[in-house]
Amino acid sequence: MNCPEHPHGHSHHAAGAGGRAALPELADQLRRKARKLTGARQAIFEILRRQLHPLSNKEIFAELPKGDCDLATVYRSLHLLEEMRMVKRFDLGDGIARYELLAEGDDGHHHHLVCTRCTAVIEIEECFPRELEQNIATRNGFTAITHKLEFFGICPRCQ
Amino acid sequence: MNCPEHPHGHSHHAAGAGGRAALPELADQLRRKARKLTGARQAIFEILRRQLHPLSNKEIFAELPKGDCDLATVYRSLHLLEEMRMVKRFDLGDGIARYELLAEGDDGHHHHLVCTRCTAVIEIEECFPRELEQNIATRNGFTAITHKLEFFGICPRCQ
DNA sequence: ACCGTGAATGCAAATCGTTTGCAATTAGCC
DNA sequence: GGCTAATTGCAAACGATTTGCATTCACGGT
Ligand SMILES: [Mn+2]
Ligand SMILES: [Mn+2]
Ligand SMILES: [Zn+2]
Ligand SMILES: [Zn+2]
Repeated sequence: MNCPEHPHGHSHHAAGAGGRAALPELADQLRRKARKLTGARQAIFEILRRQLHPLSNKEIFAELPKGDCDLATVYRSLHLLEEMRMVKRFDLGDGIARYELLAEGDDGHHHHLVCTRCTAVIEIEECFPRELEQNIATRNGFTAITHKLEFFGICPRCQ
Repeated sequence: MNCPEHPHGHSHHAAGAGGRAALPELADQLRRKARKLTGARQAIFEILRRQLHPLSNKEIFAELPKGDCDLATVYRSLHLLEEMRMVKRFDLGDGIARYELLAEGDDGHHHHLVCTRCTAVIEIEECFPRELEQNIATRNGFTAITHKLEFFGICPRCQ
């Protein structure tokens, strides 16, 4: 791990829910903002916790025990989780929002490799070189610079 | 210019329409595919030709002499131009398709720096390092790999 | 210049992901 | 248990984009 954007060096790609926040943290964060720990939120949280790759609202909704909650509630829950910095939103090129649960203190910045045939997703450690990015910022007088970066190709199974 | 994805080294960022295709080429390409050179297509083409930065369908539509053509026609024209590889589509982070006219033979691969406050756009020469990308492809057994990359920050005027 | 024909267009309706208004329900605190 | 703000379901609204269809048009051949 030498991605310049991950100075703390935690890998957010451990299998399963390794490193990801657990229920108690969700409860904490919610209480702190006077928000309620509802069944829907717990269920959504647990689904994200099991996932290694970003999930769309619809995918999360599909995982939910049917009738458990409305799709609109899924959207609202993810907005809340994002605002609480417990999930990070990604766009894997199709304009559909997808979310990944974050480990506490991790800003979640990272990238993906997506198969354009089967939509398989692979987590990527590499990041755009920090000093190149700094050049860009300096040369143009920009501050608070960051980037979105996703890779596309054809996976072994689809070739 | 040393972007690994631009081996021919033409700058597609020259001011004005420098390097960009001209009308006759549009006419050629169209004839070659038995498509018609209509007023709407010429007008749209000319608007893109004057532009240094990517334009959305709505922006193009707004530039068009009012009543000149329907918004649906703008969408259809850009699909056609894209299929003819005369424009390249970008997504600058807001999920809205934007298009830039290409120079002949240029695949148009490049990136932008976008101000998150005023949406100003700057053309960027840097590209994700080729050998890093190759590592990613090889390690995961992917072929035909490419990437989408856009930078975001706060421009000098907005700071 | 005139025709025939497939291509292109305007218009309105449809699509898709997402958001929102509102009345009914519920979690958290006393 | 009761109060109250937060949350939810539901349906309608949204904005970007696409599409069906009847009409119009560009252009190669006459
Ligand atoms: Mn990821
Ligand atoms: Mn550009
Ligand atoms: Zn990065
Ligand atoms: Zn690049």
